[in-house]
Amino acid sequence: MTAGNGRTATGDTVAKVVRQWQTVHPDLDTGPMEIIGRVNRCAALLQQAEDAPLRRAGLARPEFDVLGTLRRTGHELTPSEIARETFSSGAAVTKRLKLLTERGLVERRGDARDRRVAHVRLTDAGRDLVDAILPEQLAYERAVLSGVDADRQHDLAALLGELLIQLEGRLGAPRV
Amino acid sequence: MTAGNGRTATGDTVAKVVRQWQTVHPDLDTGPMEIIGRVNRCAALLQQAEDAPLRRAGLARPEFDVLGTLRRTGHELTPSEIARETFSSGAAVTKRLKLLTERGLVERRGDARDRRVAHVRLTDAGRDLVDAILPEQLAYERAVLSGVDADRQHDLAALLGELLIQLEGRLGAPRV
DNA sequence: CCGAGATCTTTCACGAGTAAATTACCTGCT
DNA sequence: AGCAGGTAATTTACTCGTGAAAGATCTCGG
Repeated sequence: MTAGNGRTATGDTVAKVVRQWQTVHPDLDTGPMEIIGRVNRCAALLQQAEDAPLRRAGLARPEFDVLGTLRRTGHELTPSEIARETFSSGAAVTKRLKLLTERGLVERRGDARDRRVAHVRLTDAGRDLVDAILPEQLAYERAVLSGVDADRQHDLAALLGELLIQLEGRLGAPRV
Repeated sequence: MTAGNGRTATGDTVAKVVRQWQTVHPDLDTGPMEIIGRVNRCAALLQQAEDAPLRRAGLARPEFDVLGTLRRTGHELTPSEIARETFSSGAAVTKRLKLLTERGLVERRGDARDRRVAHVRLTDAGRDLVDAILPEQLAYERAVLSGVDADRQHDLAALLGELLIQLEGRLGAPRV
């Protein structure tokens, strides 16, 4: 079937899967797979292998996301705001903040008026860490993407943005 | 520019994040985020909300992937082959097969020559389930994507395919 | 002013995935 | 033959995320 050399002779993994489905169910419209399947596969590959600079700093991606969120907004955030911003559950944020606090990367402060809420901010060490890692991480990502030429990267980014808007409107805010 | 709906005033979530970073670090090349950030976000949204037809059948996506793999290849597979094909660890496959066997969706058979290996195949019920769910799942996915017009879907699929080839070559098989 | 209900955060119990160790088996070398 | 080393699958111990409930506090109507 295949050329027999190491790589898939024709296209990517998803293309092969689609071809198999076509053989079994020739009348199936497999169009969605070619997008959704590829998005999932890309994300899996990226998440699995792509965070080398982060791991070197002893951080997992979700933890770094918390730090990054604090850094890029530039001000204190409450745990709920962080949860919303990082798309994760409150419970997960609680755990991450505990960890990051123990490592001295973030600090918390109670609200004077409303004692239910906490305010979280980066420590100097936390800010320095983000500023040190982020360029490395971006350089790493740039290397990973370097096989796709600049024009296509641009097109891809634009199309993904369009898709994301649809998904966010459709799945992220189903209630209006 | 606004969709009139007032949610995200300009672009998607990732665009907002990138803009925040530009404010804090104007000289940072955030190009990679526009692709990788969006891929991750799309995958998260899709995985979170997109598998309604599967959940209706009491299956999670990874379990369905096992069934789908068996169905589309059309023949028996060993657990290792399934693991390779679904990009997951052997341990995960063991657990999923246990579950799927209990539900009567797959069967196992020992190899006559090599008693270490097992051969897994779909039962009739398993095959019927896949054949019933897959069209629903694809219809659902088509609906999710329907906000993007057909030409762009095609372009997007092609560009994602190109990216995936790069990632698979670079991350999937780093060593020859 | 008081209590019902809402809101913010944390705790708890659990499910699912992983890496590493384990078990069982095969193969090739001497 | 017999053992060294490799491979297939499973088991084990652990991590991390989630939903649901709890705990603490606020707000507002009567």
